[in-house]
Amino acid sequence: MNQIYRNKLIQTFQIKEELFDELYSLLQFKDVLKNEYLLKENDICSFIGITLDGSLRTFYSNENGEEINFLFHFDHQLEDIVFTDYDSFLRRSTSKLNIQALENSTVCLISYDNWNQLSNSSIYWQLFSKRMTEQVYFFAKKRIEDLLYYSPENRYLKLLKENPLLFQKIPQRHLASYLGITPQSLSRIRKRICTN
Amino acid sequence: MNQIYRNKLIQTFQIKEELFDELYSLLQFKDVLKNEYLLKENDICSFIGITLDGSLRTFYSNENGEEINFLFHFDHQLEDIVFTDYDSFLRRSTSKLNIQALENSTVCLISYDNWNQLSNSSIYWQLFSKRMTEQVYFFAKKRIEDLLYYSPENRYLKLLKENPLLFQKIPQRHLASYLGITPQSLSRIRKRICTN
DNA sequence: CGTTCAGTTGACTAAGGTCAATTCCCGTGG
DNA sequence: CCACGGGAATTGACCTTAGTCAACTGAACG
Repeated sequence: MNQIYRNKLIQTFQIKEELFDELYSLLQFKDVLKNEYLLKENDICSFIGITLDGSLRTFYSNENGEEINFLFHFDHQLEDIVFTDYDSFLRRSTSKLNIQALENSTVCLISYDNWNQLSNSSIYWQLFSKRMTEQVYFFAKKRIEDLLYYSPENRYLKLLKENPLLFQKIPQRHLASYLGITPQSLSRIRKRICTN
Repeated sequence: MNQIYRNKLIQTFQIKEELFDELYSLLQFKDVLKNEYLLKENDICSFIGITLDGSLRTFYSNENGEEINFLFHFDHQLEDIVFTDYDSFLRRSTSKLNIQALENSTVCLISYDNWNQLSNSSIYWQLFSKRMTEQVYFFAKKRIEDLLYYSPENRYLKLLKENPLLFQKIPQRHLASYLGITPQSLSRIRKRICTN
């Protein structure tokens, strides 16, 4: 594993240097091609993944075959560099989510068994896993607030301000469903804002 | 503490009987009056609360003084019997949430210090606290799905089906903001559905 | 050069927001 | 027992905005 990835992991998760190897030995590194799936709905998610390079998305698809993006994952963004269906992972239930690479990417995975082994190996890693759950929750709560609090237009403006990189990396049609609107509406909102 | 509350706690949290007293000794019981606040925004939430009797709500208020209900808590509903601003509680940050009794209620609280003491006292309680975080997350994720996936009307129908008791206990104006709409819209949706 | 797909635009519809008036319900006090 | 007050819910009129369906544009790629 190259030094850059090593540092990224240590920094992202704020792991003590001297303990890092305990985690490292349990990781599986993987290159994935654009459009390749790491999880398909109805499967059980048996890993927690970390984006090292490239970008991925987590999405639902509804009965009409429409896709609703839940999260994007890429290397610049600490809070959602991690991808998994945490629900499916923890409860061993079938997932309604898909995880797909948006471009050729490099990731590492930790399997369910390895994760449990690690979590149970010491107080340190147990706290680590608890902190992970908390992070995932904080981000989820923030999304609820946004969806309840703001109109589509304001959600767009807010996202643009908080995470401008998304608009460079992610096709607009994906961002639309992330914001809870149609691509056409997003296009119109953008137009409305430009001309004001 | 009466036996009913004891059983409720044990059942809700699936605590081993023989360990229950460890938790019990750290709980503070409290009667709250209708409209009384247990948390006001800008304070730090320093407790996790459990509804034993009655009902409460957790809500934001925005710059226009409008209130946006985030959660309701009452004795019949396992998944949200617990009330806290978990974010504020864990991070020791000021809260944007308010927690208020909707009627005269009985609750018990566990303080931040006691919670940490408990969590650190054994693997059992540490796992317990992790499971608590997970529960809170699962519920949050479900709300995101609902908000992204369904129209206001479908959200209403879904809530009615999944949690009809809410419509008996909670005034409609509160449910409206929980669903992300205005009270007028909720009223119209109800009318639309009845007449179809 | 043609195919493909993302993004934009147009025309129209549907649904929720807003503001205001009205009705309903419930409790209190005369 | 009835009259009144106040808050909740409903309704009406109107506006704004997002959804829908379809056509068009433009850039990327083979």
